[in-house]
Amino acid sequence: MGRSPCCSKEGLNRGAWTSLEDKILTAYIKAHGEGKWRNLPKRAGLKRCGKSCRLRWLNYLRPDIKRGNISHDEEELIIRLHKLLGNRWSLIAGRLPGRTDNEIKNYWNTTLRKRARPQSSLPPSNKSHPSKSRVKRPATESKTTDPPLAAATQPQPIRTKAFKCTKVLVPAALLPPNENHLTDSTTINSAHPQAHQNRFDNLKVDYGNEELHATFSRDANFYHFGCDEVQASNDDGKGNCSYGNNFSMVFDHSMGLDEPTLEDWATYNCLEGDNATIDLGSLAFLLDSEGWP
DNA sequence: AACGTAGCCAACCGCAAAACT
DNA sequence: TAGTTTTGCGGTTGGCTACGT
Repeated sequence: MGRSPCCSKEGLNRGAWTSLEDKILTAYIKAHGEGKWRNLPKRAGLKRCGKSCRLRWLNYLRPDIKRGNISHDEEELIIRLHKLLGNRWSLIAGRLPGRTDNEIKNYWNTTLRKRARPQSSLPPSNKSHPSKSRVKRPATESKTTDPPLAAATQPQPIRTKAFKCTKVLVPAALLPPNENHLTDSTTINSAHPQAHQNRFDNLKVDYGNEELHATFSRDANFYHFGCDEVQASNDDGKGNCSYGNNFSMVFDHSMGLDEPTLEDWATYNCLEGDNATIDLGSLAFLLDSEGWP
């Protein structure tokens, strides 16, 4: 498939952005909005390629970016999400408001990777120059070309590339009246998670490819987990289980089919009020599970 | 003070999928 | 439907800084 470079590289600025360039880009985007990155530099009068402008805006200039130290809670969330999602930084960043995928990726590679590494597999600390260790990272660890930690921490392979599933076919019985049966974002409300689980058994999904199908089949426990956990946590010991009346499961197709449970904790268990403050402690039931992939 | 090394992070690169024609 | 363009993503690089010798 032919593909032209995003822009001619001749005569373009590279490297660090100047404050003037930042101002120009910010002003242009405020006036015209995001998008059309390819033409943006020319229209804005910047000697940069569109990709560079996009990156600068997304990772640095956006007004909603939260800068500064990553809190302990954020750290824990990153670790847990990485355990779940692998190196799908954009997806992880999507759950950390104000943080960018690049920032999280950098933070992981520089700070968190060693923490997530199982103790038993930690390399001996700085054999050659113990005194030179700067605490943050073992000296024996290469800067950028480590084998993916995911391989060491993931019980099973994780797709490192995000993929999109654009079509999900939901049986009519699952949808409220007048609901479109072919939808990009379908919310299923159920007063009873067990019924909800059974409904998933009948859920027809347009996987799009065999790999995804296989993955989904393999990850079937992923769906069941949330339900089981809810059931366990609400069992009154007499065989009766109570559930909220608004158990909600949202498919996030851009994250692949192993996402409903993630969304579960967001919609069902972890978000409170309009500001949707995340109760990190409530994630533990999901992420500390032995059966978690 | 000079040098070497490691850590941090902004920016770049190439690829793949989505969107468009 | 096929070809092309645009967008978004993850991996990688390289400059700057802090620290140790």
